[in-house]
Amino acid sequence: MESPPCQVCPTHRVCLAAGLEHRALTALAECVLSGAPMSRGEYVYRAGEPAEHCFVVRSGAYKTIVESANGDVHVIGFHFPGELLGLEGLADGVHRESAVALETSTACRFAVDDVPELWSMGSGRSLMRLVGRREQQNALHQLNLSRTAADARVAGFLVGLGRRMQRLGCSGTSLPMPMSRTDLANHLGMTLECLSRVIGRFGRSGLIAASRSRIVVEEPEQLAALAAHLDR
Amino acid sequence: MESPPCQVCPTHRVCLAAGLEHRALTALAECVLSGAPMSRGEYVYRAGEPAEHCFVVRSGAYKTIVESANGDVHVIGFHFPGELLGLEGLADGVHRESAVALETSTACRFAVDDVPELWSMGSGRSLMRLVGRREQQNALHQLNLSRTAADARVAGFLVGLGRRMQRLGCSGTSLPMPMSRTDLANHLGMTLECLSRVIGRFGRSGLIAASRSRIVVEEPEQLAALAAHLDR
DNA sequence: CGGCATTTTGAGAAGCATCAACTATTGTGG
DNA sequence: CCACAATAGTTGATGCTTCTCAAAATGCCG
Repeated sequence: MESPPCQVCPTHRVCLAAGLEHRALTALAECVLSGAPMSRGEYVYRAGEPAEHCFVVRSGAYKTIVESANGDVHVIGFHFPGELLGLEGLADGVHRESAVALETSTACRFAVDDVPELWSMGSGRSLMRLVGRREQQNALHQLNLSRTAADARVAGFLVGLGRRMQRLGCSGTSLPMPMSRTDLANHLGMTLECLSRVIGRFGRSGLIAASRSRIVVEEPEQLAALAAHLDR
Repeated sequence: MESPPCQVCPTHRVCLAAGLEHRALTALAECVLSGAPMSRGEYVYRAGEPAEHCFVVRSGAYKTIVESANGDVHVIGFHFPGELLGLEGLADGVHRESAVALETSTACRFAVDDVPELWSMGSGRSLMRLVGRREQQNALHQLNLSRTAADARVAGFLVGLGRRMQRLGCSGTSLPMPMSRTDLANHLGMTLECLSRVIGRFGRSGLIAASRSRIVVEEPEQLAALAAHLDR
């Protein structure tokens, strides 16, 4: 059940443990439990379940989805290490989204009732930082979705993902793509075919080099330019 | 400078003061300051300013906007009484958006450093509820933006706004529209012309009755149906 | 009442969705 | 380890919706 402690976790610099000292990390472990590894397709939580915990991604990647009344699903977002999961459950104690592992992944969880204790342990700031980041990310994605040109939406997504990877200490140009093209197209508000064409076009013009599970950004500046003002 | 205290505030049932007793409300006032009324166009905060406070809308309405590198602006969201403002500043202590009053409005503010105290006063749950609501709203709007049909996006927005109004104890069918059509179109990821046509079409078919600053929903169910599965 | 900003309406063009067929990849069982 | 089946992704042609550009009309403020 227990994963390695925070001290040896590669994510501990960007999660709730950010800035804590060795001793404090041990104390934190009383509130924050790291879950067992989950494999692709497993659910962290499902829409409709009571929401007593929030989660921080420790390794791997997750997606969050909502299901409309008529049954079609929408991919709300992708979540990489150090990012929060399950905030929407805070509204009324019930999850309104579902969270699914995209690959073998782990997540740490803390009870919403323990938030005051997290604060007294010195993790309050980190928690707020994560909430703020989530909000910024939402804003960025909305901005992206509001652009009508498909090229701009894809470019914007890649630029944003690059920034998130850099914050993790990873390369901002060699981007992991653990999600399916179908999921990504859904998330970006376009059809699978359209996304495929855009990626193909980007590849042919040398902007990126795409494989199924990774996209290497060859021309970051050109991509950023596309993201910024291809539209209007 | 001081507005009337929480006890007489019509919003106190849905904001940080939710569920607090008379005496606790007085204590809350030490952390939460209500600002002077702002008139249309005034800024609560601007992108780039240090973010030491978060805000809760008390009356009126605000919009939040971001400005791209190339100068064009995007309307992130509209904020009505009881809704949080300024969360994005938590990420790194600097606001990344700007918040602007859409009409004569007031907002209460609390310092991010005072969050532990808010907790001890019994407002922790309310704060988390508001954060959760914000997250839900973001998800809903993303879902909306990802729909390709303009009709569905407008219908979805109206349905969502109706729910927010109901939570305030207001009518869910007579919706205030303090924002300009330009702002709304921008927020919904379409052109002004397209929005105008959609509203005109909805009006002609009897779904809604629109005036500049208010939209009355005549056929809530038909509108909801449009929002759900006009698309795919 | 007049001027200005906002909104509505119109015609044409570009882009994406849709439908359909084809290709590649993954995973499974022999 | 290979063959095959199922899934995932690519490519192509067509029609519809929205964007764009342009002009008129409405409402608002002084």
